[in-house]
Amino acid sequence: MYSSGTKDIERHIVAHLRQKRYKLTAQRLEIIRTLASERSHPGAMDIFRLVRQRLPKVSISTVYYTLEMLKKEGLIGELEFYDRDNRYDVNVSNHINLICKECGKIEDFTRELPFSSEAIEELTGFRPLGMRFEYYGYCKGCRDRRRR
Amino acid sequence: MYSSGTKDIERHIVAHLRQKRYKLTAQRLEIIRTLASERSHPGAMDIFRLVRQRLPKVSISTVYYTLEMLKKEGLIGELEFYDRDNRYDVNVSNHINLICKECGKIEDFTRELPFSSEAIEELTGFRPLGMRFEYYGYCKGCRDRRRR
DNA sequence: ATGATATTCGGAATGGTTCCTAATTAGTCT
DNA sequence: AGACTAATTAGGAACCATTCCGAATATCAT
Repeated sequence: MYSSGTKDIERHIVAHLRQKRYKLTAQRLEIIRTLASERSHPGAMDIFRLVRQRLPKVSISTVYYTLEMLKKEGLIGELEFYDRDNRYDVNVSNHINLICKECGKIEDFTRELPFSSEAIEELTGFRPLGMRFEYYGYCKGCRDRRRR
Repeated sequence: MYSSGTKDIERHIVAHLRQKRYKLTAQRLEIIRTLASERSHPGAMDIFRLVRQRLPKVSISTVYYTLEMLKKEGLIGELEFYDRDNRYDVNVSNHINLICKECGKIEDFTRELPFSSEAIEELTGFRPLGMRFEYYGYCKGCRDRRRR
């Protein structure tokens, strides 16, 4: 699945869009390629800058429009922040994100999660549809740099 | 602790501030009272509106300034959202928030959590300092309303 | 090739939060 | 009680990533 390579992810997304009769524009294909190869949870502006290297006339609106569409199709996940850029990820599985307060890097920590949606609903009546688990702290690199 | 009443929380916060030599203004005391009694994770604007009922001249800047100070003192927690008001909570323990997509209500779900900070650091080298666990879905009320 | 419709682009608008400055006030000291 | 001083307040401007808008363009089905 997500251990698969860049090309596989790209193909998977493109196939999905083709099947749903979305138009495969040059902008769209570049955005998808960028998402598939950048596993660092890029923000819209990161994607914009990367795509612009190949398509100098692309607009940031197009990036947002495409990300919104991919999100609606369930092909990417969005991590929303109020005080920094939102970040995007082709890993749409449930997992914990480890977010570095120093360098902003986001790592995935994929493990069995504590409470199933069913357990939550049984206990509280609340019906979970999505989740977001995050730890904030220092990544290995920044931790070691601070320690010195 | 957090099963304690409104008055206890209020007293606890005020005592902490007095000890740290913060000025106990009327605005500040009202904001604290509001936070202690509103357990619904109010936003800055909610607090502003409530406080203004008693202090009609209070400004929203003051609310933000005070919330920031209380946060720095570790007396309240802040839940930040990019697409809605940030929300504040006198419950500063680690817990899962259940956030209703329909009515915006936020409930606490306080249980043993899956991975300790120590376990995370051992496994990944990432040093967690804070966390944020959320489920998004429908609260009991909204779930039942939709079901009908 | 044509037509219908989705997509793109650029710029304007949005809105919760932060920033700025001058005026005010709580707490302290005498 | 009065004066001092540093923190706090009020009000408004600024911020800025994201969303919205309308007109131009390009994709795909036919």
